[in-house]
Amino acid sequence: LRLKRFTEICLERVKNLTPTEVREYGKKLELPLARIKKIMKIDELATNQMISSESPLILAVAAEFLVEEMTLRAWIHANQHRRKTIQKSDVAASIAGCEMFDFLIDIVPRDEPVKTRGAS
Amino acid sequence: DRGEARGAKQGVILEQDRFMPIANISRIMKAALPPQAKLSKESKECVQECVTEFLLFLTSEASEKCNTERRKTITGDDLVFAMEQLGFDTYLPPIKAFQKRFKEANKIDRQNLE
Amino acid sequence: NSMDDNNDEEGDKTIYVNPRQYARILKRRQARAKLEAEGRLPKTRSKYLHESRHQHALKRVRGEGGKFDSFEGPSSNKQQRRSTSAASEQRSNNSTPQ
DNA sequence: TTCTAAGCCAATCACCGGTCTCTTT
DNA sequence: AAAGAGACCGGTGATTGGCTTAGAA
Repeated sequence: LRLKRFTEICLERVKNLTPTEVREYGKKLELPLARIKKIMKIDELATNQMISSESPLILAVAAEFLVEEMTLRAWIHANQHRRKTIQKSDVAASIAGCEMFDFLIDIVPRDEPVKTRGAS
Repeated sequence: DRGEARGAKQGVILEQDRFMPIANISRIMKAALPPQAKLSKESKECVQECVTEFLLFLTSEASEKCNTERRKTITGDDLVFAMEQLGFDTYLPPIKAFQKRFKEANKIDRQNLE
Repeated sequence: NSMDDNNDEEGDKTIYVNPRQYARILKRRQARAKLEAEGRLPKTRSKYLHESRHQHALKRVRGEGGKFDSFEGPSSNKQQRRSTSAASEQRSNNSTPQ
């Protein structure tokens, strides 16, 4: 399974966009911008600040990437255990296996003992 | 007493306001997977919570920087900068590209309206 | 660059995290703790989010396999309108059932 | 093997996005 | 002058559970 191709694919999805197509891409985003803004407002400081209209858009795109990458890594872990259903433990493993996901350390309980053996 | 009433009292934050819709999360996950893959309910809820933390993680970073620089609006540039600071380097090229095109599009239909 | 992944003083596991995220992780942890202290975060998930949608799901026509189906059953039987005279108005408040 | 739990349907209604006015930067 | 907050509104897709059986155990 080709895994690190992921980042390149993300780039390809955005790099050739005419200004007209940006609107379409904005519409195609899965995550509702209104709720992203609402979640931002949970932050203590941000509640008293204003939020530019592009901020939720940026976060929507970024969050979509995050979910895709996390899911893909989780799927790899599920496959290593010969499973076709992604479990929470797979998501936890994908988080543990990537330094970029360290910020989720409190969100997902780290009780997975499975150590990733050194791949070739 | 303005300092107290400002940030203190708000109600309980309910699930609809703390998480992205589960169906949307599920769809994004499915799209990234081969069709024979299945998703447990727990895994979906887990990713759902991860997304919220991700949003607040970046927002917190950007928000604090705005505060110290005495600006009162969190801009897209602030969030991009936060992503750089926090090590989300791989997302940056597509994000920056998107932001650039978005600004151009805004510029264009601003001119068209005049 | 090291941190224990447990905020209690029990402190045994210290693990190393991304140094670029370390400071922010700590601040976010504080923010969540404060939010929790103010009692703003439900700690358990409810079975459903909206009472009205829950009731709607229960009332919907189902096919043989338990799936939702279109308004009327395909085979025998005529449609029978059940005008639910459920008089009582549910407060649309969200109680956590579980 | 046993038996838990994910996918499957689509109708209502809470919520999203668009628009307006008013406030802030 | 430019841009966001907040209120309002109308259209719409997320929410939702019982049965089957894939598949976790």
